[in-house]
Amino acid sequence: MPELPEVETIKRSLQKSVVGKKITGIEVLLAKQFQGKKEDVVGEKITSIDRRGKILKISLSNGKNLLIHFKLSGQLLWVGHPIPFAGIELPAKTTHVIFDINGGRLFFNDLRQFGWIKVVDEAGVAKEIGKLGIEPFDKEFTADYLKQIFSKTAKPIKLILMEQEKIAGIGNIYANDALFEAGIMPTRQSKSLKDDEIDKLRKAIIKVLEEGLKYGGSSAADEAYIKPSGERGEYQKHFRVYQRDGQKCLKCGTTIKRIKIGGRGTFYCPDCQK
DNA sequence: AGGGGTACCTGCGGGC
DNA sequence: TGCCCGCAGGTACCCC
Repeated sequence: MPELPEVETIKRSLQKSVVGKKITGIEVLLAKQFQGKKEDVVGEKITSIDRRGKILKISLSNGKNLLIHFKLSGQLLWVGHPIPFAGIELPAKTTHVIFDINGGRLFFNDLRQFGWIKVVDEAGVAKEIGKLGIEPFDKEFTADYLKQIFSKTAKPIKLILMEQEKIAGIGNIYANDALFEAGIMPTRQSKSLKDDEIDKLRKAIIKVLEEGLKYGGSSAADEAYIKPSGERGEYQKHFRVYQRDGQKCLKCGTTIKRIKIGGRGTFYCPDCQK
């Protein structure tokens, strides 16, 4: 599922392929996934592409923006011309929005249909993005900040890591792997973390996200995420504990366990994580 | 206010 | 075989 590294990978890929190009048409095949006016988009040039948390922002020459949230299974696939697309047949049955762009077409696919595309002005961007917490790669992502948010609520640490209004961009994959990397049990109450654990966790979060980015994101068997080029990410080959229940811990050999926290699959090493 | 539960949607795996 | 059921998962929304 697209989390920070996956959306960042999509952003970087599209920056190379579609920035500076004009959107000449849109086909919306599933109305609920496209909120806004098509006429605010058609005829406009793509001026820049950014990311905030798990949200992709495509800025247009008229000051409007396309905000895209991929949720569980959203994809953006770029089929440029005349280079043949080395991937799936498009449009697929999961294709719900198609952008006609000078030089190619951009397909928004979403199997689960939870994702969305919104056309918004600057106020709309602020409204959507303003509620997001600190970016893990930002200099404001300090141990002091974490200490502050961890001390405020009585919840398992894993749930706090995934709260977008506190830290933007971490989802289930990287929360699990970061907690393993820091040697902390996902069930621990966040306020019980000692200073040295918070510091370890901060570094672990940055480390696993950087690694996710380095490998172009995670494309595990049951995940929909692929790059705009149709290529798969490779981070799933480097999962520390995520989806590794029943397998041996990479550090100590103990069998990785799976439990549920907040209804979501949670993976940990009973020996390495305290 | 903060925390818990549920809906959204589809494909897949298990059980019979 | 093939059908039915339960489950997975990010977030919004409702309710207490």
